[in-house]
Amino acid sequence: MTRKFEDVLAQIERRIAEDGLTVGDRLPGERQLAEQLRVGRSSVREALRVLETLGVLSSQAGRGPDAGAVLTARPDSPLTDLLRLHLGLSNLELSEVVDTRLMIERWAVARAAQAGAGTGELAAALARMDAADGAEEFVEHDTAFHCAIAEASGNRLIAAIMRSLRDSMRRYAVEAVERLGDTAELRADHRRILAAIDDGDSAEAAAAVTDHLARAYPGHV
Amino acid sequence: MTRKFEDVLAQIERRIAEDGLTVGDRLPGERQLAEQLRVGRSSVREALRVLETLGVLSSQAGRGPDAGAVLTARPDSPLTDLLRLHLGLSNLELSEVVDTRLMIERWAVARAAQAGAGTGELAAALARMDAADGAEEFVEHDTAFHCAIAEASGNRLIAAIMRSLRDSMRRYAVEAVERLGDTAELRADHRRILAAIDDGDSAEAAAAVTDHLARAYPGHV
DNA sequence: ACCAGAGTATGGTCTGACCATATACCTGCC
DNA sequence: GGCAGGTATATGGTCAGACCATACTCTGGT
Repeated sequence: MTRKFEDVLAQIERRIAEDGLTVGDRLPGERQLAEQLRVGRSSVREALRVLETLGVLSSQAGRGPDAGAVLTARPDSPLTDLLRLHLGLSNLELSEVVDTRLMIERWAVARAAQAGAGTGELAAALARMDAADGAEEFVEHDTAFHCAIAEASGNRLIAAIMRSLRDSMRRYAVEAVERLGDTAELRADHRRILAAIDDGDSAEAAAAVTDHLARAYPGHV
Repeated sequence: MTRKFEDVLAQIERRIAEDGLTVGDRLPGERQLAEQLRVGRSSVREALRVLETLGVLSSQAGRGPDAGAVLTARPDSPLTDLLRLHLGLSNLELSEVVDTRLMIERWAVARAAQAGAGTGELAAALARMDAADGAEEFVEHDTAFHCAIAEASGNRLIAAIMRSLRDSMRRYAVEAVERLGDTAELRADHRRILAAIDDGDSAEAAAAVTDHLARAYPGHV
């Protein structure tokens, strides 16, 4: 027995595909959808909640062009929620997350080196790390640095996964920095990575990232 | 203004963490949860729907030990849904998905070669591909082959991402095989990959995978 | 022309009811 | 005593209707 809201979900998805709806377009109101699909409003709401959870729409109350269910593109929050929950339930080990991060980062930094782009943002994040006061603040800019590398690869899927990985590891990253005590070596690593990207030397960039993560998460790699 | 169901969501998550709940454990019934948290049943239901969407629980009607909301570990379906929807909305390009797949597969095959495990399953999938009749059937076993490599890497997160990537690309994979016409070269590629894993030669394995995907998706890599 | 207040469409929430399903329990027969 | 079948019950699934909060839109007065 398929539940009604799954049916509604499928119909909405079909509609998106057939009508070629895209980001920014609006869905009919909940009451209207319920009437069209011959279901109760609660079933429609559960379907919309699923779509919202998956980051494809966002609901706004009120009236006017911005109100209602609007299609969006937020793949980050579902990925982050997914990782956080499955880590919490011990369906995943932290080492698997760290491993995945290493894989992505090596790949992304090599791509970034080939493209030779976005080094301005990287340098800015680096400067903020130098000025950071405390582990939390350091990790914040460290995250920005590493995510900027993923963005620079030009692959939005990889960048989204990277952001979510970092988000879900945030707590452990802060602990790792506190355990190290001094961030000088980490900052030196970052400079080495940035230099390699600037030189377009993808092999050196990948090696630099590998060394960096081995230092930050000893035993995991 | 945070919505009630988000509040409920946070409380349930907190409860999971504090009580150390894990896969197989049950949550209280919807009515009971609603009463405990002082909200309507619909708010509870929306929260549970979100958790179900994220692959963390599954609901069963009826009575007895298996009924109610049971914690589970299904990270695949949310990832698949996520990719499918965002591809459908053109938030992602197919080339980004293919790229990501190449990254994962190169990494996983190198790991598998180092571990030298799971080759039995790979050989079985290979045999089924030889016997396959039609592109659809071929792709099915091809997917099994490539996913088995990811499983063999020992990283569940990577394996889950791989399965979802393949699922969401399924349609395009069938098209690609039909376009090629003959699967002999693809099957030879697979044998080369398997041989490299058996030899524990991770560099050759990664090269074999790269060549293979370049053949299957020309222009994308 | 502008501003304030009423009107209204929208999502958010609650209540109570009923249905479907699957187990637990009880009853009666052997 | 044990087993078969029916009944009670707990659980999720669905609906209808009501009400609230919000934010735009329109109207009317100045």
